[in-house]
Amino acid sequence: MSPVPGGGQPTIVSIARQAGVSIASVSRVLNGLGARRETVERVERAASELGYVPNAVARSLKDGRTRQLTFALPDIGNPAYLAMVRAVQGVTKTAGYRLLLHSTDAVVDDELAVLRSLGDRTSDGLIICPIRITDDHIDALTCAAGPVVVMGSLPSGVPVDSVRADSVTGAALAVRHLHDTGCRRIAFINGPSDTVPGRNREEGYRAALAECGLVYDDALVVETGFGIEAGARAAGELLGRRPDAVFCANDQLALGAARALHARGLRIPQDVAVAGMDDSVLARSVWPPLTSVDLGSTERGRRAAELLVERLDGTAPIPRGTTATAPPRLVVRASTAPPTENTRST
Amino acid sequence: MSPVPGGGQPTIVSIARQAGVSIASVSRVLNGLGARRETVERVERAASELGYVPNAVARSLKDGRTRQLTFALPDIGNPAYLAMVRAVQGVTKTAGYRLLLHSTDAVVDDELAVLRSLGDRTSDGLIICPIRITDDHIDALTCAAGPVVVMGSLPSGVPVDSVRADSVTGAALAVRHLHDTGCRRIAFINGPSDTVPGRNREEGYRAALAECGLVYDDALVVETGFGIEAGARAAGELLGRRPDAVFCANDQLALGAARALHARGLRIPQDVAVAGMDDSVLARSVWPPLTSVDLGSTERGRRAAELLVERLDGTAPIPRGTTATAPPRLVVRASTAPPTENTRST
DNA sequence: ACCGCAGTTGGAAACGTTTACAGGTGTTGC
DNA sequence: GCAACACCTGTAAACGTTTCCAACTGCGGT
Repeated sequence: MSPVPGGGQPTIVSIARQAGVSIASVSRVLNGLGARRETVERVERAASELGYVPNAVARSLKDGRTRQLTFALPDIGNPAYLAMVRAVQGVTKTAGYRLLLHSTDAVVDDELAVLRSLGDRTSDGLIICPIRITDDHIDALTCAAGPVVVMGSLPSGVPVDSVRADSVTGAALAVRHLHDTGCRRIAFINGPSDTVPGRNREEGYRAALAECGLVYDDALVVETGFGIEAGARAAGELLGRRPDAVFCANDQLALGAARALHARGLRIPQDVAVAGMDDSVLARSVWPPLTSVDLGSTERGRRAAELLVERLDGTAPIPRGTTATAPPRLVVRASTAPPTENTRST
Repeated sequence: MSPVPGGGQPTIVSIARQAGVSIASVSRVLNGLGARRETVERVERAASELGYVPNAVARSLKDGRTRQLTFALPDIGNPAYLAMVRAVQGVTKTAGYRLLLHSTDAVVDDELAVLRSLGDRTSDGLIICPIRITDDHIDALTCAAGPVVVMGSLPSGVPVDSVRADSVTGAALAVRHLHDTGCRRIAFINGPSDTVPGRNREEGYRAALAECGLVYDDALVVETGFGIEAGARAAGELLGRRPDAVFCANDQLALGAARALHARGLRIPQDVAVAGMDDSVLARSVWPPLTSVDLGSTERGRRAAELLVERLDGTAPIPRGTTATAPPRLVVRASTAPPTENTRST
């Protein structure tokens, strides 16, 4: 911890000088390779006297790896990603990688830039959550300069690893549950249907309706944004249609819907049941706690990070284009299904 | 985008060969320094043919900066930090820095390790949110190998920049507000009082009580953890004391408390008012929306990042040990202050 | 006395950049 | 027609490591 004479940080050169050995010996000692007893002592003493810390940049340049991983996602500020970020960070940390976070703000060009920036060797690998997948994405992915794991669904044939949620099944789970608890007029508040999640959730909604013998009714479906305010507005519109349940494409929409219901004095779930998706921290926090579909954020984050790390540490070769799917899980809470009554009528 | 002959990534050497010029010329062209018309064209053509991306590691080694900043915080998964992370990320992104996120898990040794790791030159600067500040922290901070901004209060005299919240004043704001709306038995659910936030919030609570002419009553105060469950449990204990308001040291505690109240059929705020702190995304999401004290997370994140960037880009020299304080702001929502009754001032 | 060998060591090259410096060209002014 | 000069270019060093290779030491075996 003593101030360094030469001005800058101590390097192996300073140590070599102080210990009276060559830089090669310093490097060897510091890396635990063979050396004479005395050499080891001299070097270690010099290193600790000078407060030496190895320069990670130089090391990276030499051996071509930074031990950094990039996680690119649309918006760090969105609670829906919290669990995922935490899971990714947990894995990278224990695997000895640092985590670079990159907010793409859901801008396609920014996503592509991240993909290309793999070439600058700043990080050894990338996990990316594209909000939608264009042909440009596919191009950029296939010729990426390093390993990439995509969070989301890729057309088959693209030789890139991916981890996906099954939101079709997930949405269906929720709708079926609502039906099981007696709901028959199940409204649907969806996000933009030109996004992958939007499309899938709609598909699951339709499928479950059909399976339950309910008819799809345009008047009960609203497509809007993905935020709380959008949910509140949409619920307001829908209430004229007298739904007995509102299924929302994510928790934020569901919270907005719940607020609109509260504001009109409707009870949840007695008057209108509410269910969301993502099972974010929000679902557990509110009153009544929100029934939601856990799309496996934590598991997907973990799997994606593990996949990347395995590929990098490359012990067992993984086939390019490995895909993992996290099964959805319905988490029933008080916003649906009053435990006693269960055949309701409108 | 063509495959590279030599196997690896293209470098300025590949370009130089392909363009028939020296690597110096390549470097100059790529950095926009002077060169003959034809040279520029040849180099640029070669670069784009080969799909050249400059190696950031090599560049960092050369000029001693990585254009990376580290943000170390106790827990990425905590919604209270969301706004801050977003703000930091926003600033770093526009300033052209990448953001390294490091979760310390509130472990002191981990925090110290981060501080020391500044010496490895992995990032140019550090923003750190220590959960508490030990003498070891002070030592590590004063001899840190690069610029650091601390989120939180530092003993004066430590020559390190910091950005602090004024949670003493913030807590007082909330308590005074509760008093203004007619509450007289104001309970307090606090986090661990051996943390800086815990201590400060207690101080603010006491000060405001005194100012309002209320006496501090041990029986109305619970010290517990910082999570939702802790809040619910604490509120359960407190209800026997018949408070007419519960002031919580953060939003999570407040949500827990609100849940406990709901579960016992008590109305918010008619029977018991509830207020929290942090004004996290949670406060806006729940029903009833939660009165909370915005401690300026966004502003602190922004200020901290700006401070760091300014120091690094070093145009205007900033005195070491600069301190910024973000003023707290009371955000009144429906969980307090039934709109009819009032003698309010805030 | 010599060879081979294991154990250590130092010199030097390499990773991919940037940049100081010197050398080369062509142009201008006399 | 020649000096001075601007301009452009290439060589080489540097950043801080790791690692290949050759050299040196001391040793035991022949």
